[in-house]
Amino acid sequence: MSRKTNQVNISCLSCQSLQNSHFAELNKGELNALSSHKSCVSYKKGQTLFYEGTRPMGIFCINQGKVKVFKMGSNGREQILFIAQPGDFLGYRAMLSEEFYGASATVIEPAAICFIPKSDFVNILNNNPVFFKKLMKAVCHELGIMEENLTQISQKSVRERLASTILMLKETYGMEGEGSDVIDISLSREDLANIVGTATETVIRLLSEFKSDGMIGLEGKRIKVLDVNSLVHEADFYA
Amino acid sequence: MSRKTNQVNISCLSCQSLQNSHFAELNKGELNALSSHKSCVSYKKGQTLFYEGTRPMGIFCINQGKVKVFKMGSNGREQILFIAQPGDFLGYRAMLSEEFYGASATVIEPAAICFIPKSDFVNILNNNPVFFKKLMKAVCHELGIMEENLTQISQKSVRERLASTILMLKETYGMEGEGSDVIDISLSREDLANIVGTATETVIRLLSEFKSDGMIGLEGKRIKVLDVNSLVHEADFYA
DNA sequence: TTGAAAACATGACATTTATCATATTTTTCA
DNA sequence: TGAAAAATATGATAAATGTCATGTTTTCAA
Repeated sequence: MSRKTNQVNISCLSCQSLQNSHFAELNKGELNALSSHKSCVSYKKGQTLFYEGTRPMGIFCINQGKVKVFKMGSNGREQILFIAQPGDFLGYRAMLSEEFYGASATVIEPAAICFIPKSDFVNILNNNPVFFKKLMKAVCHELGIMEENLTQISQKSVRERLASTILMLKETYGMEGEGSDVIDISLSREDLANIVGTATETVIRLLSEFKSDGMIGLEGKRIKVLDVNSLVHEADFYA
Repeated sequence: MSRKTNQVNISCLSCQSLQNSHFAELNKGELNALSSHKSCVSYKKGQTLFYEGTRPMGIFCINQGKVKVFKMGSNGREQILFIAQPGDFLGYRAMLSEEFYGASATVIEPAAICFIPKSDFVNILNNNPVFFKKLMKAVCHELGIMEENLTQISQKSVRERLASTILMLKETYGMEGEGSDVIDISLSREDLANIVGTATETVIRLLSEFKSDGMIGLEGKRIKVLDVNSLVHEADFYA
C-alpha cells in the first residue's frame, strides 16, 4: 500500500524543461515514443546517477534540479567539469564514444531525472538526422568550451579563475529581474573549489577578500555579485 | 616557367595516410569526389593553417608532417591542445559547431596538408551516415580526452604532468622497433612547456632532473626514454 | 663561414597556493 | 531539541613554481 517509491510520472510532451532541451527538436510522435520508454525518478541531494568507470546504459535527462559532473583525481579531490540543469542531457558522451563513463554525476540540488535506455536514444538518432546534427553541433560546442576551460586553468591564477567562475555562475544561475545579482545555486565552498580547481581553504580566503573589496556579498552559502566590473577586471588580469 | 608553387598533387585514393584517417571509411567514389575538390599544399615549419577567431571555410587533412593546435592566453603563452599527425583532421570542430576557430594551428614539422571546402565535407556527412557516426564517435572520444587533460592540469603537479607528457609522447611518436625509446618529434622546450602548461624554464629544469635521475636521456632536442617505470611512478604520485 | 638571433640552461628570488592545525558556525538527524 | 557531524573560517608554514637576470649553445641565413 504505502510502497515507498521515488518514481515520478512526467510526460515529455508536457515537460516544463523541454524547451531547454535538445529534445525540443523532436516531433510529437517521437516525444510520445520517448515518454513510453523512459523512466523518471526523483533524487535527493548527494545521490549519484552514475560512476566513473562504469558502462553507460542510456542517457539521463534532467527535469528538475542540478547535477555536478566530476572526475575524481588521485589526490581524492574532485574536478567538476560541468553542472547540469533542467533540460540538459547527461551521459551521452561516453555512450556515443562507446566508452566507460569518464566522470561521475551526483545530485547537488533535489532533482527529478528521466532515464532513456540506450536503444531508444540510438533509435532516435538513427531516424532523425536533424536531431543527430543538432547533437553533433552541441558536442562540438562543448568540446570548444572544454578547450577554453583547459586553457584558463592552465594559464590563469586561482584568483582570476575564481572571479571568472563567479561571473559565469551569475550568468548561468543568476535569478531573473529583482535579485538577479544573487547566484541561485546551492554550492558548497568545496564544490566551488572543485570547479575552480583549487583547495577549499583558498576559495574561502579569496571569497573573504572579494567581500572586503566590496565585489561580492556573502549571505551564508549564497554569493551576491555587487560589482561586476571589478570582478571582470580581476578575472582578466591580476598583477 | 619557374613559377614557385607549393601546390602538391596527392590523390586521396593513393594517400599513404588514408588508413590513419576517418576518410578510410569512405568508398572509392567518395574518395574520388573528395580528391577532385580538395587542394593540397606543402608548408614549412612555422607556417600557420588558421588563426583563432577566424571563420572556418573547410577542413584540413594532414598528409605529412605535424601541426600544433593551440590557444593563445592573455599572458601571451600558448596552450597546446593537440598535436596533429598524418591522417588527422583539423578545424572540423569549429566548423560543425558553426563558430569561429577557438584555436590556431601552426606547422611544427614540414608538412603536406589538404584542404577540403566546407560544402564538400558537409556533403559527405549528409550522404554517408556511417561516416557521420564515426565522426560523432571521434568527437565524443576527443571530448573525453579533453576532460581528462583538464583534470590532470588541475590536479597534478608540473613534475607529474611532465613525466606523464613524456610517456604520452613516447607512445604517440616513439619510433618503431630499434630506438623505440627515442621520441621522434621536433618539439622545442617552449612547445613542451606549452603542452604541460608551465614555464619554459621549469620544463628545462625538470628535464635536467629527470636526466640526472637516469629516467631520460637528452640528445639535443631529442628526448630518449630510459626508465619507463620510474617515469610512470613520477607521473602518478610525487611527494 | 660567420654573425645574429633564437633556443637552451642555470641561478636568485618572489609569490602563489597547498597543507596542516585549530576554532567557530551551521546543518543534520535521531 | 540536542548532540554529532559537516561546513566554514582563519592562521602559520612550507613547497612548488613563476619571473627576472644572465650566460652558453645551437640554429639559421646572409
